[in-house]
Amino acid sequence: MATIYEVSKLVGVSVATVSRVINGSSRVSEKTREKVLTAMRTLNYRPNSIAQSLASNRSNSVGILVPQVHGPVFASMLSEAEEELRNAGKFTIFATGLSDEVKEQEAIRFLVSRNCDALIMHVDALTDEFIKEQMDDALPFLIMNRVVPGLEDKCISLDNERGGFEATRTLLEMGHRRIAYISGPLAWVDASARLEGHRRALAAYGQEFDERLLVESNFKEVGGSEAMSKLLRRGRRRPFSAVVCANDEMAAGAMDAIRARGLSIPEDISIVGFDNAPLSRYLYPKLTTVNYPIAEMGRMAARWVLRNVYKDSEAEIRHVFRPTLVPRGSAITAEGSRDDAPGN
Amino acid sequence: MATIYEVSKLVGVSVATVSRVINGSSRVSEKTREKVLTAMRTLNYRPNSIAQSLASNRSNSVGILVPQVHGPVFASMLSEAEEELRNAGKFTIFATGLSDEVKEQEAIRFLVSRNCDALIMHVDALTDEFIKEQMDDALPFLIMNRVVPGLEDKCISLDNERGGFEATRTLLEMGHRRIAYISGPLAWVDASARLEGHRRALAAYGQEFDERLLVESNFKEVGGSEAMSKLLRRGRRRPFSAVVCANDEMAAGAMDAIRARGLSIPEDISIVGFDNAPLSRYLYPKLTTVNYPIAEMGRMAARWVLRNVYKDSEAEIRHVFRPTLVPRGSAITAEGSRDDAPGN
DNA sequence: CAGTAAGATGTAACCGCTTTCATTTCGATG
DNA sequence: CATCGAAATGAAAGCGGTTACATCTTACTG
Repeated sequence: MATIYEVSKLVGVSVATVSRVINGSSRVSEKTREKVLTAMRTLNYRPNSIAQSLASNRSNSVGILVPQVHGPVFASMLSEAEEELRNAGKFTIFATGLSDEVKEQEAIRFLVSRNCDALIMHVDALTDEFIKEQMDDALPFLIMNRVVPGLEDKCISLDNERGGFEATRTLLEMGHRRIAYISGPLAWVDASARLEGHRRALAAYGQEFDERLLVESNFKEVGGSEAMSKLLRRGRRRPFSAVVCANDEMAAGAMDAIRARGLSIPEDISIVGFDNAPLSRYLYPKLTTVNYPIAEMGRMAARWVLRNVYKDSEAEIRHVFRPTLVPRGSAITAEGSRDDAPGN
Repeated sequence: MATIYEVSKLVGVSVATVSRVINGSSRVSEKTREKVLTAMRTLNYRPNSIAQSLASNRSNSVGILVPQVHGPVFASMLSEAEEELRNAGKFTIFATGLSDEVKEQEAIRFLVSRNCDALIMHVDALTDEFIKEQMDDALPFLIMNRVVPGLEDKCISLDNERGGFEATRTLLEMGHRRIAYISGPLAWVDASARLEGHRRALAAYGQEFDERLLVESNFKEVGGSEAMSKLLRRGRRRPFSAVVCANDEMAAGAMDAIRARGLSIPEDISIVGFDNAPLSRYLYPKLTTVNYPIAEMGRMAARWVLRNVYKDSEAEIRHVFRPTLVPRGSAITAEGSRDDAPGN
């Protein structure tokens, strides 16, 4: 690979001048610029970005830490962010943290040791304290899908409470009154916020929240299935005509359980999910769910970095995103449903 | 961040010695090694990997190029490879090529400019010629899911022909005789190899291949749906009792189309997919499909790099992976099905 | 046309580490 | 105790850029 020296020699200027045309950092006469560009082309020269990084103390790379890559949520976030960054000439280095505290810390250290200019982190296991204390000095960072008190301007998140509200409100507007809720682990902020929204919606429509219609589960398919079985077993007469699941995976499991019981969706039970994951379109019937604009959020994260770290963008940064309902086939009006039909 | 100089000063040795203990590259007396390690700890020193890269002409990072991140296939590949590499202390930089020739070339240049030590590429749009001519000298690289003639030892792929064979064989063993086939774009090697396997299976069971039972589609859900509609329209009496789809997404679409016609799965039509994508488990009924061991393949790619580039592994490299059938609910024996019932 | 400031270019130090080669240390040997 | 070779260590030259500062050109100005 050609170096900057060879270019400078070929043109007959100093390396500094070549460097200047590479970076546009300072004025170079049009004539020499042209000559340099030509030389670069004929030598097929490409700056060694490692050397650039070392000299400029800028790696031009941003680290992204996600719990895992599979899972539609992370994949979209990752790819959108990467594209935005690459368009700006930045590299994306990624690592997975597996929702494990030690691994997340390790991954951070790993990315830091690569001199990332910034970190975009989706961390589940790290405590607020760790983030506030350990991270603050190291390098610019952004937290995804989470609000760390005191660090709001470094967080990009979804208004989960509103999402929960919307999900339940939709069912209420459809005439449903007894609405079950399958929650994620309530220790997680997003899960509890979604439930909070659910409760607010019930209250807004004058419905009392019924503890017996709530099951706390684990955001997983099997968990959703078990939760639904539990709900269906709680009494001969099914005391609800609709259910909200705090994510689509659990909704998928719940649908299995409902069918296993001989009931149909949506005639016997309407169901609303959360996330609008790809799988929601493959379920049968297609799942009515709450859209999680994760792609946009990934893009926004990239813009935040571009703007705040590289001063490369004027983009307005939005920190809290708004979930919206995606109506599909799994929820219908209460009139159209066979409410209170005996369970299997 | 502390530098190697501060460490060397603190211990009272030269930077060369510190470097030696960092890399274990040459002998250092046990006593000094201990002292150096202690000093590194007290200064919380971490080698600047950028500087290491520049000096050693090794970036310790490998580039991975995938068409896109979403899509279960790429996500799994990516994350498995990343994990394997990270465990070996290597960084993973990724970029997406979007199955576009220009973008793929750009992405390669992008990764090369970052001095990746190796490239793992899943490229759709690049021609064999480009790969053979342009890439060969640049840096070590590995091609995923594709066999470039003459470069077999740099390719990791699935035995698609065998997969197609297995899918069809399964249905044949179940007693099906008239088996439709919805293919991917036959210009793509994997699509045509799968079809080839299908034909071989038919031949092996003494069945004639019927051109009218083949539709070429595009690997997408909507395409699968359209293809199935077309097949169902080809005559009053449905001339097939089962269908093989060259990937799961098309199978999902096909299932929709079958149901739209008022037929049921698997009673009226058995269906087998290909890939074992996550969605296949969410379909109803759950899809019988051919497993694509993509995670393993990603891991293997990482091992190839570790072994061939970093001389860091003794792992045996497998270049061609074997697909296996995953029986689920969407295919049943022909006896149990209502073969040749009139279409809707 | 001398004077001057802005513009263009060059010089060289430096970024933090690796690595070659030279030098020193050390234990074993005769 | 001098000798010798192996082991341990150090000195210094890069790796390929960036950038502060110095210097040289210009184009104006009066």
